[in-house]
Order: sequence, then C-alpha cells, then structure tokens
Amino acid sequence: MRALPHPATDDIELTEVLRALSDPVRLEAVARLAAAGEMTCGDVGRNLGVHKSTASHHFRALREAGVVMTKQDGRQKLMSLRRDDLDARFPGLLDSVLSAAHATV
Amino acid sequence: MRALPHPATDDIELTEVLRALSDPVRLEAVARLAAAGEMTCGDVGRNLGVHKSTASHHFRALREAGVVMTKQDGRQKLMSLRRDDLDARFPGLLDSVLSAAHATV
DNA sequence: TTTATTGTTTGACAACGATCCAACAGTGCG
DNA sequence: CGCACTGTTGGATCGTTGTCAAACAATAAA
Repeated sequence: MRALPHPATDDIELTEVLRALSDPVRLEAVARLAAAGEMTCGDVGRNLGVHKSTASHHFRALREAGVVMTKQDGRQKLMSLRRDDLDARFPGLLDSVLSAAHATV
Repeated sequence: MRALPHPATDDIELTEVLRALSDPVRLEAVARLAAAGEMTCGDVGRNLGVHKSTASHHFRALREAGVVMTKQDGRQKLMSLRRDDLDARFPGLLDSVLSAAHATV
C-alpha cells in the first residue's frame, strides 16, 4: 500500500491539467471517470482499446497532473477524479471541459 | 491579403484547443489577448521573451486550433481571440481557463 | 525603386510523447 | 508455497514539439 505521489491541490498547474486533458484517450478516460465514479486501470485499457501499459502511462500522466486520485484496492487500483480539488483550484474548469467533451461526442 | 486558414466554428476540436492552451507561452499570450483585445505577433515575441519565429509558430498553433483570428493590418498582423466562436462551441470553457490563468499568476 | 519593418518558412537540434511488447512486481486465492 | 491477476517499468520505435537562427516574402514609407 505504497503512497502514490499526488500533487497537493495548491501545486496543481493549469498548463499541466490542460495538457493532461488534451490527449483524446485521456479525455475520454476522464469523461468516463466522471460518469462512472471509479474505474480500474484495466477497465480503461479495455474500453479504450489501448494496451494496458499505455493505459497505465496515461493514468500516471493524469495523476501527476493532479486530475485523478489512485486508491489501492486489493490487487487492483481504483482511479477517481479529483473533482473537489480541481474545483477548488480552478473553479468551473472541469465542468466546462466535461460538458464540452459531451458536446463533441 | 491572403486568406489565412481558420477552422470553422463547428470544426474546432476540444482536444486541440486544450493542447493549444497547455503551453505556458501560448496560455500567457491568450491571457494577454483577452485583456488587450488585439496584439501583433511582435508584441507577443517581445513581451514573452521568445524569438519572433517562435511567436509566429505559437500563433499558428493557436490559429489552427481555432483559438485566435488573424487579421492583416498593413504590414503587421493583428491577433484576436475567437471568444464568440469558442463560447458557442464550448460554453464557459474559455472563461474558466482565463480565470484559472489569472488565479495562478 | 530602394529601404525598413513585420512575419513566415526552413533547417537543425534536443526533448518529449504515445504506443506496443516483454519482463517484472505486488497481491490475493487455492 | 505456487498460481493467477493487475498494474508498472524498461526498451524500442516513431512521430511531434519548442526553440533559435538565418533566409525569405510581403508591405509600407522615403
């Protein structure tokens, strides 16, 4: 149950968040997370049609940017959106991105 | 007075907008554009401390993503934000990004 | 027409990123 | 303990990106 490095709320950088969300695979993953609440890494790999190592890489990018939280749960890991932290740091940003993502699908 | 390629409003892609805004130089340029209304390419180069060819490159990225409009004005070019187009396509997105950019400065 | 100004293009270079595969590591189950 | 499952890490590859410098193009002014 090693502690994974999540940036503190105040350390979340806007450009890194935008960058993390600017990849289609990651944006889709975030949209699904927003709808589903929590997902495993493998779920994303299967649903988005990428190799599990690619999914792992994307989740690291999202985690390091401060977009998602990772919680160990038995032998798998559950990813969840850091909604409150993002809302606190950048009010309205996540919502507008998510609704924009819905609009384009 | 050659017509520069600007994507139609409906063709603006969310991931490309986010990607365009995820570079610190471009985000700063957009924030200044939002405040100043219009700027020349050279203004940005001088204000942001990058070579003019770099500024030109960044403006192309912003233009191709649909974030800015370029208008020829004599021997210089005026860049302006496509606020209305962006608001129409992704409501609230630009505002939340801009206020987030202000918050972090 | 010559000169000065303003951007663009091209080349070069270093850094990064997305992807897959293969090997590894941690965890729970029998 | 050994096996199955889940995710991470490292290597390899291929493309993209940010940057500058230098050459070029377009335009206005003298």
